[in-house]
Amino acid sequence: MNEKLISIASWNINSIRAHLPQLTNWLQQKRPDVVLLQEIKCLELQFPTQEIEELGYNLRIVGQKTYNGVAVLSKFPVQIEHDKLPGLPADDQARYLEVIVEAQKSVWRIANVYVPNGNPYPGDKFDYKLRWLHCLCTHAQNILSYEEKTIIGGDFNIAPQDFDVYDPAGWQNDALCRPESRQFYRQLLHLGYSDALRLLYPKDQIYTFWDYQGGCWPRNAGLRIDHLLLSPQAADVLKDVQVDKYLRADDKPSDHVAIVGKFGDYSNIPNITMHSAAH
DNA sequence: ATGCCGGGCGAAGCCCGA
Repeated sequence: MNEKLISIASWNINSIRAHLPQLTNWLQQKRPDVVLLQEIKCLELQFPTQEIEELGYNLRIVGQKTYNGVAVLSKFPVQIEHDKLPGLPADDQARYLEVIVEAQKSVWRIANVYVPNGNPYPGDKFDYKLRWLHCLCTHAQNILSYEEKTIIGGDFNIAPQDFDVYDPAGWQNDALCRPESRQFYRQLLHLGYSDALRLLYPKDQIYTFWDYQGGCWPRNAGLRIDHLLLSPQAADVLKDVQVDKYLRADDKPSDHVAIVGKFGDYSNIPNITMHSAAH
């Protein structure tokens, strides 16, 4: 049978105005149903709304001048649940946007996160990152109890394991690799979220970010810091994950590439035989 | 220890990112 899949992607675009051609080309080629963007680096009124809407997307934007900023593009009806991270009401940085997407057959809760970078370690920025992650874990636990198809996706600014880093020794005191940061990532997994990429590719070295500096891209000096975390109900219908590495070779690329998850309507487990005394 | 590269801002050079 040919099941229609829903595709849900995340991409740190590193300024939507600077990288709009790369984004629109990709949208036209891949036609993802839902896209989580981070680092749009603009106010809502500066967002290229018309160009995106013309491609068939509904838009929800949490903007900020110059820095940060997140947006959700959706081919399906979408409504905002939270435009700030619950627990951090005074946060003046645009880093969180949680929406409900009503797809044809299923409803999805999708949280778009741009976790603070946290460098340098130690320092105030690192402390802010840990506070932010603490609140994210608390909220992630709350929404898990809804037992919905939920995705927490975005730029986590955490490389979960040394294997996700081209030079672990050189990065061991970076905020992206510090044990304190990684502990919060594991906490999300322990709550019951699954790392979508690792569900399907448990042993492959796959990066999502290559710094512009130092020839990182040509020598494949990358990190895996962009993730899709899935509630059990979402993980159960995960069909495919792709990291669009080719994007990093474009002219004028973002320094991140997109990660795309594809989901079906039915569990991946074709048959569950229950032990029963009834026969 | 710092810069590398690249974007924003704004019109030079600094702040920020990862």
